[in-house]
Order: sequence, then C-alpha cells, then structure tokens
Amino acid sequence: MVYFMTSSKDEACGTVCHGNVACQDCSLHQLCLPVGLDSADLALLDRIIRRRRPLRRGEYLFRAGDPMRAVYAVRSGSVKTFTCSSDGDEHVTGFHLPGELIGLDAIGAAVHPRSARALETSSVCEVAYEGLEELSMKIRGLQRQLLRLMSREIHHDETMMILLGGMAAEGRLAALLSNIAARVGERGFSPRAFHLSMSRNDIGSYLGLAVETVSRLFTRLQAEGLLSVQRKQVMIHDPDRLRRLAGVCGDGAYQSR
Amino acid sequence: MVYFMTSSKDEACGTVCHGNVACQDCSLHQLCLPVGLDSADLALLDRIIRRRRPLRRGEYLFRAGDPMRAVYAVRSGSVKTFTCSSDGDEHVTGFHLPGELIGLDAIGAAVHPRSARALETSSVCEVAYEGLEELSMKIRGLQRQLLRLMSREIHHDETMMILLGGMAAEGRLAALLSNIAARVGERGFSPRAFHLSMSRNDIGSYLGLAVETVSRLFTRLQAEGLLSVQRKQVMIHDPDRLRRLAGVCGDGAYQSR
DNA sequence: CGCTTAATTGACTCGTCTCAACAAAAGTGG
DNA sequence: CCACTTTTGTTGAGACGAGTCAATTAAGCG
Repeated sequence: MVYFMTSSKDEACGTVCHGNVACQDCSLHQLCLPVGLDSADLALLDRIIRRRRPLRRGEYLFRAGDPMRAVYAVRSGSVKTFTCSSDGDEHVTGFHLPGELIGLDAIGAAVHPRSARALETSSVCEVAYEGLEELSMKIRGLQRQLLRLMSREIHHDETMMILLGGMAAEGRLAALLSNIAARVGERGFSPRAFHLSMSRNDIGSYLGLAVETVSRLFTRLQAEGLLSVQRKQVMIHDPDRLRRLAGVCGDGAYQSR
Repeated sequence: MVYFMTSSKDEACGTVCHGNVACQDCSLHQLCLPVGLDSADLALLDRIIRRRRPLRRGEYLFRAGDPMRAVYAVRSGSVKTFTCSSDGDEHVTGFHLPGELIGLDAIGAAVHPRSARALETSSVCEVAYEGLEELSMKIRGLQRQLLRLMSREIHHDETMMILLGGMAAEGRLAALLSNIAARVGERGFSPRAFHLSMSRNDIGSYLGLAVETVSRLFTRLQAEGLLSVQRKQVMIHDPDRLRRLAGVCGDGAYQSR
C-alpha cells in the first residue's frame, strides 16, 4: 500500500488514511452523512459506498462535464473544486475538508459543473447517487442529514457571496482563515495552528484577489500581530480580532466595508 | 379581496394572483416542487401548503433569526432575500421569481439566516417543512425534485461566487440581466423586454457594486446599443453580446477579467 | 402639488490589479 | 548528493476601475 506513505507535512488536518474503515468506525461519523444513524442503517449506507484508492496531490476526483454518478465525502486530506475559464485559468469555488461532501451541485443537471482535485494526498468515499436517493427514501435520518448538508452548503455559499460582494481584501482573508480555523477545530485539531493545503494562488482565486494581494495581506496581518505565517503553516494569535476583521458580529451579522 | 387590485405595472413577470389555486391548476407546475408528480401525489402536497394573503411591496415574508417552520414558493410577484450588516444596511443575497423556493438555506440550522421581503405585490405558498420532509419519504418524485432544486441553488450560488470573485462591474450586470432574462423567459414571458422589480440599490448590493456604478453601467450598455432602459423597464437588443459580456462561452465556462 | 425617495451624472480618491524583479522552495536529472 | 530548472511566494512601482462625496433631476406618493 504505497499510497499511505505520505509525509505528515502533506496532510492539512493530520487525519491519516487507515484504509477501508466502515462508516461505523470512521472518526468523521458525527460530521458526515452518517449523523444520527443506527448501526443497522449504517450497514445499509456502507453498501452504496466505495472507498477509492487515495488520490495523490493534483489528481482529479472528477472533471467539469463528467456525468454525475456519485457524490463524494472527503475522508482525509483536502480537495478543491474549481472551474476553468475560457483562457485556461482556474477559479476556485471551494476547499473541502474531511467529512465534507463534494458534488452536491451536480444533482440538478446530472453533470458535474466544476472539477475537483486533491490538494494533497487525500482519500475519498464515493457514494453512489442512485443508491443514496434510494436509501434516503427508507432511512429518515439519512434524508434529514442529506438535506441538512445541502442546506448548509447553500448557506455557506450565500455567506461567500456576501463576503465577495461586500468586504474588502483584508476582511475576505480574515473570514477564510477564521472559517478554516473553525472547521479544523470541529475536526478535533487545534484551530490556532494549522497547515494550509492550498497555494496562495488558490486562495486568491477563491477570494477574488490577486496572488500578490494575498501575499501582502499575510504579511500585514502578521505585522499587526494577529497571526504568524511561514509558508503554509499558520498560527492564529488573536482569533477574536481576526473574526472581527472578518466582519462577523456577536449575532452573526456582517459589517460592510 | 382588495389585495388583487395591483396595477400591472407593479408585477415583474406579469403573473397575476388568482387566489387559492391548487398545485394541480397552478401555471408554475413545471418549475416548482410539483414537477413529475401525478394528481394523487399533488393532492397530498396541497395538504401541507398554505396560500397566504398576498404580500404588499416591502412586507416581510420572514426575518433573519426567525425559526424555520416552512419553505416558501413564490407564486406571483418577486421577493428579495438579504442580511443586514451591523451598521444597518442591507446586503441582498437573492431575487426570487415565481416558481422559485425561498428558505432552503434555513434547513440546516432550523433558523432563517436571512430576511425576505416582497419587491412588489406578491403571493407566496407556504410549504410546512415538517410535512415536506415527511412527504418526500413517501413520494419519490417529490424528494427528487426537492434535491434537484436545492442542488440548483448551490450551483447558482457558486456561479455568483465566480461572478463576484472574478468579473468586473460590467460583466456582473450583464450576467444578472442575462440570468433574469432567461428566468423570465422560462416563465413564458419575453426574455427581451421585462420589468426589473428591484431598485438600483438592490442590484448594486446584490452585485457588490455602488448604486452609482450600476447607474453608469446601464447608461453605458445603452450607449453601446446592447439594451435600452428607462427606469425599471429593460429591453435587450443584443442578448448574445450581453451573454458574451457576462463571460459565458458556448460551453458554459467563464472568462476571467 | 409639495415632499420624499430613487436615479443619474460629475469630480476626485483610493484599493487593488498589473507588470516586473527577486527570493525561496521544491522538484529533476546526472 | 549536488547543480539546475521550475514553481511558488514575496516585494515594489505605477495604473486604473470602482468607490465616495456632492449636486441635480426625475419619479412616486400622500
């Protein structure tokens, strides 16, 4: 199993792939599709899930235009989704951490509208969509969780729209970092110190900023003592101030620029 | 029934509210939740739907923070969804035409994350969420359509993210106008000439632009002969060129700025 | 028919992009 | 294992698109 020989440096969340664990034994149990299912239901769910061999950094999970046959759950590592513009360069639409579902935007047209590739060595569960639809009719908890996850995705994307439409560069980066910190935290790792698996280019593309701007912002935030960063390793010193920069108030409302 | 005495000028899509039509007899049948249901199923669906009295322009359908008990389908008129920033001004997250569902972003947290208010006199169907979850377990076609609509919403929001993150002001407005034109067209009205029910302010907020910029863009697009606009009435003269400005190529890919 | 709100237009400012150079990693092959 | 190339990230200087402020006009609305 040569695939598992990835350096720890190459793992964003520290999650190491342990081969073919069933949903039942998966540590992402309480974040992913299985939330609220009993072990009988989990056994049914397992039947429509295929654990693929891990993807190496840069490998495609699927490409824009591929027919949609499954949705995917990240099990370890991280994945980005993106479109290519006519002149060839990418626009990143999302970064996906373990426990998160990819491909939910493809259900409507039965075709994947974006491409997905691994940001680092990553393993992924493939959930046959037909089976998922079928099972959701039988297992109330599964349907509920699927709808919940899709709803959250909508909410997250709306939040990004507000961010991109209403906040200046600094706020955008602060929001992304706060968001990643929170998600890393939910997965049981320190929200204060983590590894960014994506390049500055990807960050810029996601936030609608030039790479140079992203780089300058990191330098600025570091100078202001909010965080320290070297290369891809980030340490957050003042999470509250970072969140305030990101425009989130106590009540979750956003402040305009 | 004083509510139905709205001037035709006040209706974005020309759809006039006809009172308590059942889903079966609704002209939005093939766009809304009922897609693919037979009349027995439609009768069941009708039982969880309440037709509310029409909203007048500016009336709230729900407010950010309200507990989520239902999702809503626009029946006539149009509705905007938005958040308020801490200093009180709005950020618009969506415009919703007849047949479109509102409140799908609230399922995850069981609380509405945004507010919704009518842009003009509008009628709306209230779909009790608990009933919808229940019924989707029984009616395969309903589940399928609900998932499809949510997936399309995700796809649409991603497209907006790409737009806001990657395109200049002109492209953003062109994209919005093309999009509205297409949706108006799907609803059986002319995609070449329509009424914008939202203010320049709303458009600016939605596109992440200042009102003044929106105004100047309209003037510029008109000067270039792409469209003519007076007040809220828009006539598109060159839909292809507009779509090209919006950055959409034949294959649906986007071009960067 | 005034009053208020919405839309337009102009002048000026500023944030972010672009272009360009350079530095530091990270691969690549002898 | 080291020299070389390529990729990725950082920094600086200048340009420009879109924001802000301010004034004016045009619509709605009571």
